[in-house]
Amino acid sequence: MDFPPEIPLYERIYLVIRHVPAGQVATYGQIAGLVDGCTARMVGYALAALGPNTDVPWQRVINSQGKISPRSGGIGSALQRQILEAEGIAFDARGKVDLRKFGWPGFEVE
DNA sequence: CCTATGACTGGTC
DNA sequence: TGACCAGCCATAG
Repeated sequence: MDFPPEIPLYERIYLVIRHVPAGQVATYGQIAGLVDGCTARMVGYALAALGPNTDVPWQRVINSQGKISPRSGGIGSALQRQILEAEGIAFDARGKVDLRKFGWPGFEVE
């Protein structure tokens, strides 16, 4: 990914997440791998810094286990699941997403 | 400038 | 399968 150096790392992460199409989910590690000089934790922290009214599809970002990350606080994860289901994402009995089917293949262009 | 703090990950037990 | 531990680094105060 080649982003302008003037924009903060968080912004780059947000941009990548905005590139995730509806009906697909990406893992923190996946996002981190697309943003140069970014780690999975950075992605998590970046999302944690998001406000209530944002245009970033944060709900499409889940952990490597295909599960929704339990945020600090409580509710939100439930809402996240609802949004994903509304987009066509299927959850198994354990509440996990099949990354083999709904996993974001990533960017075609690097 | 320094400290505290987090939506994670991978490897062990 | 599930719990625990230690790296990881940008942002806010």
